[in-house]
Amino acid sequence: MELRHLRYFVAVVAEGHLTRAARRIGIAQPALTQQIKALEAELGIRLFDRAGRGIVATEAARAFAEEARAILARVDGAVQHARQVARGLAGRVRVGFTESASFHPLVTGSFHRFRARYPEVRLDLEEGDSTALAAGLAEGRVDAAFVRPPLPAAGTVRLDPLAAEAMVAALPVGHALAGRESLTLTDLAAETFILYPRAVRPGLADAVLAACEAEGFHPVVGQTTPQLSSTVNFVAAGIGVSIVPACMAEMRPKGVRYLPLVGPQPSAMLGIAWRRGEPAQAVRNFVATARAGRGALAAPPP
Amino acid sequence: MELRHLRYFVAVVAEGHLTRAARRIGIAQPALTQQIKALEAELGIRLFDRAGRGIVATEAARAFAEEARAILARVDGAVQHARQVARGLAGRVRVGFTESASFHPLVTGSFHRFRARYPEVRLDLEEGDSTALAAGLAEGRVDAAFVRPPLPAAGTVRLDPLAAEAMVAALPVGHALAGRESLTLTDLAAETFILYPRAVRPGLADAVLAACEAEGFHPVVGQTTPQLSSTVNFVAAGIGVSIVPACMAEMRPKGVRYLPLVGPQPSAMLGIAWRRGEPAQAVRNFVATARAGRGALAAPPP
DNA sequence: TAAAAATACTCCATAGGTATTTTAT
DNA sequence: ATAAAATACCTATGGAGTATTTTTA
Repeated sequence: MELRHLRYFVAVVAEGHLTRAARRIGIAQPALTQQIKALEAELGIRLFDRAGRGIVATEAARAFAEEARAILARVDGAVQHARQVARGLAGRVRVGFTESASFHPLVTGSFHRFRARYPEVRLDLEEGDSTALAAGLAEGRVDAAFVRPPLPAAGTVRLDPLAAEAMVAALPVGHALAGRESLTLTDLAAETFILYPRAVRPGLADAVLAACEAEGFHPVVGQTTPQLSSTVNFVAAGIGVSIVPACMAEMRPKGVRYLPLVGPQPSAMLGIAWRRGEPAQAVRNFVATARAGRGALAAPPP
Repeated sequence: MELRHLRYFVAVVAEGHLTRAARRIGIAQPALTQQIKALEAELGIRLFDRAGRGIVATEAARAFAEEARAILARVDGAVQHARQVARGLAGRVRVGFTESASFHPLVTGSFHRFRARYPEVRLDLEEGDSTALAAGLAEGRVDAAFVRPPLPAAGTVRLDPLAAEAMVAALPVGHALAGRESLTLTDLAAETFILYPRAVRPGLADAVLAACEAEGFHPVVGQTTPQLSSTVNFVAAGIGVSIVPACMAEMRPKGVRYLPLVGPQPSAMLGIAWRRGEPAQAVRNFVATARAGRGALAAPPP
């Protein structure tokens, strides 16, 4: 059986008349008679009662016609949808992001703009550390990811920096320095730091450590925690101080004060990563949307 | 586009390999290449990335393949269902019945047996008087009907009697005759009758009137009501006596006593009606089921 | 008798086959 | 060097056309 049979059959049921149906389809009547007969033979059932003058659909034919119409409509729909997917106007994009990125306006802005422009594309969001996200990209579990560079080298994954974000000092409210307007990095040389393990957050941890080294001191790390949110909570508990991306200041638990850093300081890079030569248009559209946001917020407010 | 394209395409996506897919389908590889190319041309999108060695389905292809599989499955399902309908194992039968018939065990038994044997056939039930049901049959609104013969003559409607049912007298409990074991028709000659209009219930009304005439009296009709249930209620209210089909004794409101009739008496026929030459197998099956119940309960219990 | 469907036949478009080339691993 | 897909070309099945017959309202 072919779709042709269904198309012809539906036309015949609709017209209730072979000659008229043939005219509508645009073929000759005997050709239509043949195709209908072939369909009946394949189904092994009579579809029409021939009354010499005109034909009448059987009960089975009426049931089959209903399904046939639905099937033809579904074929149309599938074609439309496939075309949409090909143009990146439908489908799904799996986007990963690191914890700190989830607070960044470039990231949330990308989600908003993409959803507004491609409402038929589903965004499957997933939080993870940069290392896991890079692996996810390479293995095809993730299509695009907001990460903190650098990523573990992987030829297939491409990374585009979106912004260099200032970092701020996080101090317990009771701390001696907490009353100041701003700090330099060396002001913190004697403090106990709460940092994140290098294994999962190489980008941020290295930026902080390198900046301290450049100022001539090794920070004392009293505690490491994998989550930035718990880092801030440890600071609130008075266990130490930390340096976090400026956008983290959105998260403002009781007992923490954020102070801008002046002078030499670490900077947190934010980047978007995707597979080089990604064929899915929806993914390319997402990456383009994210990159289009660049510039706009490149420099954090002073 | 034809189902052939979908079948081939699904096979290629499943195998991820043109040569292997061609072998599975049972055609040569170049023929398959051509058909896939034709499909791509018709959809206007690339379905596979050619890497020289092997092919990879695009995002759009994966989306389309999912739909294609569903469509092919649905085609199969539609064929199966049409065959079931043709054999009367699926579909719908619209069955009408008169009020009195709905109490008759031949009728309820038919419904039970049919449902047990043809669980995939929906029974659409509809109550109506014999006149309306006969019209419904002729106009195709009803497929089969349990009625009280005779029906208004209509060449296309056939009727088969199922049972001759005894009728019983219905008296108010306080009535002088209500204490008797049984009655003859002439015992009721002086009573006021509650009957049903001849226009809607010609079968029952005529049977009662004719039997009375045969016994030499014209019954005094004090009240006519279109519903048998209200007839019985009027009897309960002491407004008169009536004669109803024995199966109506199932309906037993306070204040009514049913007495068997001995000697010459009316008899209520029960029949099944359907369109002569009905093509729908499910309807034929229903009528056959109803007729098969005949004999069994032909004579009402004494 | 007229209108509709079926039959008889003819034709050609195209699905599918074989042989071969191209391409990437 | 080899496996897979693409290309070139051929074949023949069957979809569709024209002419005609059959059937019944």
